[in-house]
Amino acid sequence: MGSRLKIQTPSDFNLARDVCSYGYFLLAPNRWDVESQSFSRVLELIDGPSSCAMDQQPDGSVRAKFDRRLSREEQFIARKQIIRMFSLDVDTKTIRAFHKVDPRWEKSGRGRVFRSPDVFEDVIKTVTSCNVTWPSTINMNRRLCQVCGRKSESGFRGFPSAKKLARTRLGTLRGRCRVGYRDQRIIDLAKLFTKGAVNPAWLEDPNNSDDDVFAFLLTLPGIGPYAAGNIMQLLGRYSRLALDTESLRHGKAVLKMTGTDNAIMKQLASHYDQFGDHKFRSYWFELWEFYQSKQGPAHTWNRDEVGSAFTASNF
DNA sequence: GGTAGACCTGGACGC
DNA sequence: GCGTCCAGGTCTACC
Repeated sequence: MGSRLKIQTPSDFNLARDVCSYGYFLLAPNRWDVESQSFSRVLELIDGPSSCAMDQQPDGSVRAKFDRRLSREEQFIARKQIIRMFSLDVDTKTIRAFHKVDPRWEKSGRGRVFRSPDVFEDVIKTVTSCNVTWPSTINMNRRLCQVCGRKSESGFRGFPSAKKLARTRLGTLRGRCRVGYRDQRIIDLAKLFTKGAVNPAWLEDPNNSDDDVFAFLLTLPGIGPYAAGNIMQLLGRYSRLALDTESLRHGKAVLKMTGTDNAIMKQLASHYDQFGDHKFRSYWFELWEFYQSKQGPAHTWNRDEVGSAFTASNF
């Protein structure tokens, strides 16, 4: 029988709401099961990948069931990865501070944003979301897992590690994973992570300023202003926006902004200034509310059915 | 500092 | 079935 872990959660944590809070929950190897309202994926651990099924217990804790026995050290790493994905290290006090600045989310309790088990996966997922429509992002992540991800004992594949992608051929990424011109950038990023030139601990250390981290991200291959802003929020740093064509659509359709695209971008930046260090979450939950008004609650979304919906040109 | 064009994939559309 | 057009963010060259 495989290992089981019980992970304590903050009292305001809600698995369905907090997993289904950002589009990455729809990207492989993540699987949200609408029927059982549970989440599963393969986690990369010391002795290899392991499939992990997670649900929320009546006492609020998260129960994680693995497809094999984990060593004590693997249990520690798996726990750390789950805590990162669900932002369980963000306590109720921090969420309350956000609600004080933006009371619109107090009733729903929104505050946590879903992310990957590690920084590398978040960075690559962000690169696969640039300059493509959402269905292509879904396909790229599926193929990256199918082609380069390692298989767990129960037959599911995980997200490829930096070590694996650093050794992957350009032709494999372009021809089989269909990542297009991103092939070289993905390999370069993977090499920077494996060499230690990108240090996730430094990026996540709250002692380092948002300005320094943002400036560093902009030096990475394939990372421009949008991608850097998005990675910032995935690091738990919400003081920046990640503005793209979706933001333009939101500015025009919902916030009734007018003018050229450049002018609207400036208006957006100034509009969200009122939320200070929380501005990304205020912006993002507005966008998420809009999607839910069109597609229904996110915890009822099926990846294959809603996959084509999330593109500015579709709204 | 601002702008134009190339980089790729996949979907929509017309024939 | 084929060709064309378009959406999407980053990067480089150029003014």
